Amino acid sequence: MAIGFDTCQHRHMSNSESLPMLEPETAAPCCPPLTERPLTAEEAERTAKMFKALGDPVRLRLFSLVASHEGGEACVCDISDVGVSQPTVSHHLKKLREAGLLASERRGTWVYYRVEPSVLAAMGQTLGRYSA
Amino acid sequence: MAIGFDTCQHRHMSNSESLPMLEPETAAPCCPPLTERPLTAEEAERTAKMFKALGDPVRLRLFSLVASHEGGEACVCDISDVGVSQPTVSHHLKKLREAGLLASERRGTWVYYRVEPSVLAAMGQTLGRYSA
DNA sequence: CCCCTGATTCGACATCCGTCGATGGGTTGC
DNA sequence: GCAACCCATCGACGGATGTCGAATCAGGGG
Repeated sequence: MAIGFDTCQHRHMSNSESLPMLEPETAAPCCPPLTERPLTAEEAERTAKMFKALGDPVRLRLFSLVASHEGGEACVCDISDVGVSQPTVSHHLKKLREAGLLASERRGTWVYYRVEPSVLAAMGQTLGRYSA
Repeated sequence: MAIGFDTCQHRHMSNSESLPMLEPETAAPCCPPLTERPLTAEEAERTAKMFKALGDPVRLRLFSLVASHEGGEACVCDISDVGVSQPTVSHHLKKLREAGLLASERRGTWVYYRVEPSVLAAMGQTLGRYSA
């Protein structure tokens, strides 16, 4: 299952053309601290969506595959080898997109995904100063 | 609903007796980076559990209530005003305990919850250097 | 024009999960 | 010992969620 041909492995087109980038569904200025004051109901609602998006093993692996891929982006065909069917992969990628964690763009035959850095920063800030 | 009496608001017993602390269910040395290399299936399984625990609005509020409470701990009766029934609060607190995010201890009539710092640090480390 | 490939969407299904009321177990106080 | 309170567990219910196969949309060649 999954691919079987090296049709699109590592195709970065020498990054000469600057990538246009698509917007994610949410701009997300959110995520107050977490240890300083109790979250309100709305804050918790918005913040929980992001944690929930990373709360599935398959989604976490997909996100890690995109985040760790060289160039900061990855074709779907490069990351669909996580043990589930290809429609399921597409479903999880959509969830990550809706949560604002990934952005997608179609270039010719293939669709590329990349990490949305601002949302990650917000999550890290939400976890607070325990990282010290 | 929920309480109705100020029977145990802010009772820190002047923290004279040093708190013994109970162990959480998991020691959890886990959580590799996230942007450096793709997570394995097992790593994703373990890490997703923690994110999943914070992926519910009620749990996130409960956790924030404990984390932001003075003294680093909170009685259940102080944090059970999140809009759901008391059994539901207990259910969510158990989930947070099982995920290793909270530790509980009974002192007399009341049960106190406190944050498990190491797990938070691991999650922050997992999110990587996006916080910069 | 038709077909092949990549990716999303659709419809269906089983399971998980959040929620509640009722019950039980544990402490304190009368 | 009994009543009142705090908290956890149980059993049940409805909705959300992960998964798949089949169908559909989008591009690129023959």
